[in-house]
Amino acid sequence: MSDTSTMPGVPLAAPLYKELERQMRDALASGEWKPGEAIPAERRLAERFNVSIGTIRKAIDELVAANLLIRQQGRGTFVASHNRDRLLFYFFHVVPENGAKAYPDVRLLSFARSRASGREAGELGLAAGDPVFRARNLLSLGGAPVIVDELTLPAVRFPGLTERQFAGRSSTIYNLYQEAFGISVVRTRERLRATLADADTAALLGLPRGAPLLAIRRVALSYNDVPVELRLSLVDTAHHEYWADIGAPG
Amino acid sequence: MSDTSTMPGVPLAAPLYKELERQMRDALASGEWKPGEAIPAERRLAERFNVSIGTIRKAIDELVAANLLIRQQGRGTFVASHNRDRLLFYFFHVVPENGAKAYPDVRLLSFARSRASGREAGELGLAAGDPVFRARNLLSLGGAPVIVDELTLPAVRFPGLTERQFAGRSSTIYNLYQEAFGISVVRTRERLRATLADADTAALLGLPRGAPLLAIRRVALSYNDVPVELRLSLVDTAHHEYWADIGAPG
DNA sequence: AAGTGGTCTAGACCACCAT
DNA sequence: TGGTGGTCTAGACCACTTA
Repeated sequence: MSDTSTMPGVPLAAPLYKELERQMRDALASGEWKPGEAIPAERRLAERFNVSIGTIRKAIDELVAANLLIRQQGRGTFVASHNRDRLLFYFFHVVPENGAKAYPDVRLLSFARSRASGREAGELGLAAGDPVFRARNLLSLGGAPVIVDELTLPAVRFPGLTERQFAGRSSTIYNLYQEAFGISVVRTRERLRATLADADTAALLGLPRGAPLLAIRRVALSYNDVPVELRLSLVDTAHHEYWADIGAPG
Repeated sequence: MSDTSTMPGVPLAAPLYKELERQMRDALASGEWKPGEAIPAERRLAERFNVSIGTIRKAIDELVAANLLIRQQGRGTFVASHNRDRLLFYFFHVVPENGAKAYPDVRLLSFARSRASGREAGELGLAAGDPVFRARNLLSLGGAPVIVDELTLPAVRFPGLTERQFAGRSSTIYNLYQEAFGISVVRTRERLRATLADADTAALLGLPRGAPLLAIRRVALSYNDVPVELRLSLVDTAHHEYWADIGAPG
């Protein structure tokens, strides 16, 4: 039953550029090529792999389209890394109505070691009961609290993570993942619902109990679609909106 | 102040393939190339424009990436058109929890000619008071009502649109736009919020008044980013979710 | 000036689809 | 069998950045 030799649409040999792409993805996943660093020049790669430069370019094209690499004419091709701007414009979709995007202020509410629920285990590729870290953050935009975040991190991937690290970081959380644990978030999956604020959340956001909130369940994925973080965001959308644009502006 | 000749990042002459892309976009926008039809073969286009085939392919690549064209090996390159699948998997983001995507049943609740509010005019590129059509739909998934849609269409773009057309159509609404009015929706912008059901909406969805609803404000855009439809969707997310995936699976 | 990515060419050959 | 898109090559030259 595992004979794929006659399956339509499944070529026996992948195109050369797909194979090169796979090898480059491995170089990224293994940490051989690190965030922010330049990868070898196209001419060098073409030499190393003994292929035409056009073929190398096609492989790189795919990784650029997937936002894993960034080309800069005259400078080189770089591994995408988490800086404030990337976070803001690529992963953060809550924006003030009639206003410009702003960086959220983050306050850590709680941090604890715990165990994965069945659902969490499924989403994180763990077994139920495996150790996880849980953190709770209050995010403010323009001075006012707007979002309550509940994060769940698989402990295996964040060995020795401490509350100090989490609270004391100067930049974004994804930046911490990247620099302290070598974990790059390259993609997210989000599921949205409307819900009502419970007493606790309402108090944090300065809302009456039962106020409508946008609930965002996010799974953050690293290279090879490995899940590295679960996040439940409860958003007060009285003065903010979630942006979703479908189809490239082109 | 309008001298752009020395602005950095704004080349005086666009690359050839960008110019070709622009011309092909025009062919799409003008209706010279119609949805579902094949465009001329790459070799023919290369001849017509007197460029190398690689340059033509690069231009087509861009339009394929923007979902305006679809390549099919051995058959040709086709103008993207609205069929049920495209609607479902590309533009429709409400899915049942733990279930497969399904086609919604649509029931027309009301249809009327009206005038654009200031906000609507701004979003549709009209003047306040310009004529619009308004329609209200009840969408059911798996037999149960889940979504109330309020549509606003600029009357100029839909000359002679009737309630009969709207109610009696056999396929999707975007299909009607395409076939009866030559309007292709190629992109959407959505803004999401949480809200509470008013009495009217609650009754339609079989919910108590004050139940939490997901409110989706959508602007549908045609070629050249021309807005052609506003839609407010009120979604009961008790058993459904809105899907937003950021970053291509690659 | 040296090194990088970006554009463009001209062609060979392959994989797939229709007939 | 003829036509289509898909892959790959080998090279020239351009645009941009850095030193």
